[in-house]
Amino acid sequence: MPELPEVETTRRGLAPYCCGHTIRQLVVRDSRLRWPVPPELPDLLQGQTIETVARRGKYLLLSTPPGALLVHLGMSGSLRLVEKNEPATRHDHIDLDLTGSYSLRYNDPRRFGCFLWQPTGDQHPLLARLGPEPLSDEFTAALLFRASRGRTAPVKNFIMDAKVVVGVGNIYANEALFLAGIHPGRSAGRVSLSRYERLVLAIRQVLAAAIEQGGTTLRDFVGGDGKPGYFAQQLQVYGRTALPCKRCGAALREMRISGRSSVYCVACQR
DNA sequence: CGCTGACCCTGACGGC
DNA sequence: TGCCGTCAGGGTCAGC
Repeated sequence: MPELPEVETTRRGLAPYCCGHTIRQLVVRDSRLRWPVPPELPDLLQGQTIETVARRGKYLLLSTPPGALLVHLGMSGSLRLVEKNEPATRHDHIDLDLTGSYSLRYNDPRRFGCFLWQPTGDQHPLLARLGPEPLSDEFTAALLFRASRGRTAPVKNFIMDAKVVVGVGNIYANEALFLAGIHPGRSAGRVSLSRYERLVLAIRQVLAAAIEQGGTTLRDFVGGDGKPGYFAQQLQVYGRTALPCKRCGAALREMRISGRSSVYCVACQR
């Protein structure tokens, strides 16, 4: 479900209800996530006050004085605010009971997400080697160009590599490559600097627009405030295999690149 | 070091 | 109606 815009939408929805609130209790109903929820996590969080809700790539960081709760939503996870009396249903694995009338509820059918602890002053290993944020000034064409020289893997894999740049998942990789006119299967090392300039702009544009729209709703994504995202209506290629290209009318094609579906226009993307 | 594919898990959907 | 194969927005890891 969540790529960077969905995680950012969740962050914005939750932050006002979390910041300044104290954690009464962490209720773990099922600890079997991507990595097991640390048994000591409830004790570490109990009684702590959430100071900020930040995002790094697709990770959410709920910071308290002794450390931060590190949350990843995986493929199917969601975090939403619920009233205390709302009964837990299927796949509601974790509740973060806050002071006041709300709890944060984590639901994740596939359990690819994680709840981990990062002590203040330490950097969790999962965050150690991440590339720049795509909406920051550090994300430049020069960086992509330099990092891609000699790389033979498809450019689509390259921009989806979190060590290169964080937050670009399958949907937005497809969309950005279409906007930039670059074929997803082209070797990263054979993309010119000027085309990386276009790609950087395209990635920024598509992510910013998706955040603006509250994310992309596919299946049942809802942001922290329970509202759906509307970006799906603006998708140019993702999910449109065999439909006409919105730019030239040719039928969009699909290929699998490292197991992920890639949709592109053979006329507009080279 | 770079690259590919297997794997983690549940649910939805299409074909028979 | 049910069964089976395929696919899904994430990421790590082993093996070449």
